[in-house]
Amino acid sequence: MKGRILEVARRIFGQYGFHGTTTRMIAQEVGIDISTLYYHWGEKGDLYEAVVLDIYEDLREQLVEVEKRIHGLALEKRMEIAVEMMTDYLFERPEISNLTLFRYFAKTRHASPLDFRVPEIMGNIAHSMGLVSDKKQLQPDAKMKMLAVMNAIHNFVSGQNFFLTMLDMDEKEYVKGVKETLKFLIIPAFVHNGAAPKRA
Amino acid sequence: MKGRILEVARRIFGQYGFHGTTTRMIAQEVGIDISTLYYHWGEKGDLYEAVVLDIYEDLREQLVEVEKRIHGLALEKRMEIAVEMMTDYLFERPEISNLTLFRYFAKTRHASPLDFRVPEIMGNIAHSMGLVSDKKQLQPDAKMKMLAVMNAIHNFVSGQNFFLTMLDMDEKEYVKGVKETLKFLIIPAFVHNGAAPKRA
DNA sequence: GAATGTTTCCATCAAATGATGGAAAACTAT
DNA sequence: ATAGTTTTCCATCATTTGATGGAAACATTC
Repeated sequence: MKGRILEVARRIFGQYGFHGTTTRMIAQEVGIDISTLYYHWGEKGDLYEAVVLDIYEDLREQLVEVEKRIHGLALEKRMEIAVEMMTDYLFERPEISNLTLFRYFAKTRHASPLDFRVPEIMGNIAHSMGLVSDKKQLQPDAKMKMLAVMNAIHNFVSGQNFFLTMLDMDEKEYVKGVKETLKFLIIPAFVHNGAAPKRA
Repeated sequence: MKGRILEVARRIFGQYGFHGTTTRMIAQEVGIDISTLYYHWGEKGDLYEAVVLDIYEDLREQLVEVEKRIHGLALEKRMEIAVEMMTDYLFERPEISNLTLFRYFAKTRHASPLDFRVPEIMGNIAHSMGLVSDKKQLQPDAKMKMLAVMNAIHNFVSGQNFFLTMLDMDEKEYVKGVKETLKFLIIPAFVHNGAAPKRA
């Protein structure tokens, strides 16, 4: 039951944000009484925290998968595949992108339950893209580049419904267009700028 | 009074989002009674709508300024200046970026007052970057590129507080790093890919 | 100054929201 | 089958939130 609640909470928090989500919405979606929700998860903020940690763990695991897949390939190929894989993955779980973006800037009205530490994944991202050989040594400027790359993907995933309408595309076209756009933007920067360190 | 309320509402909605913002928060910040707020602006959703339209108008005007400034320059120079100007502008008005991002994916719990039409500014963006000569002719793939560029800026602006901590930087370093990262990412894509159409 | 219109506030409402106590139901172990 | 434990629900609470009516205060016009 606890896991079912977490699963539903994840989706709803991802769509409506912390304040836009009521505990009753979650309970109703799961098909339980609201006190059952409190029985299993305690306060709303606790549940939200669990959700955020959950998505970060998912993201970390996926980055590991990406890395396995691109290991040993040429830089450009590595980036192409990384972008494809991350994009596909996130499109299937838009709440990850939404919750990530909410986390960057959405404030809450009370002592923030949201200021908990989240695992550092910048190094994982860089490593999974094959841009560093040692995850522990990432410089701030490289971190910013990683942020820009990941956020570019998150944005297209999160904004899908909005942008589909704006661009007058269907979903398939959109996903295809997203991938092309991301590669258009990202690959020249890293490949042509000679920004990638030599692999050990 | 009406304008004062709008100004304050803009900031608070930008930080807390629609559901995270209460009408009392706004009234208190302005220093008025809550019914005064309702007297001038009607329902909460109406005020939010006015705020969103307000920021879009601001953004449009700034894009016009950018265009004036870069007119006639070489592509690379145009993009550098456009990125600098837009970044500076948005850092002074983070609510624009926040509200824009909220709009892409944050759902509301009732018949959405948020689904109103907003002026189309993709053409303005492309034009202001000097990437098309006719704003009316933007193809979907070009629009996606514009989106990616603008969203990259919005993300760094919106995420400032979060990223400052993550990256262990002070504000000045951060802004500088943002500009460098954006140029690092954006310029190669457009300049080296030969993606920019010839200027008429 | 009076009449009229506008703005502001106080007091309040209905509904919503986060949350809980206690009892019943379900489950588990012997 | 019984006892003990866990889970679920109903009923409810305190507080918050969006919103309003009416009166007072203020501003404008003649």
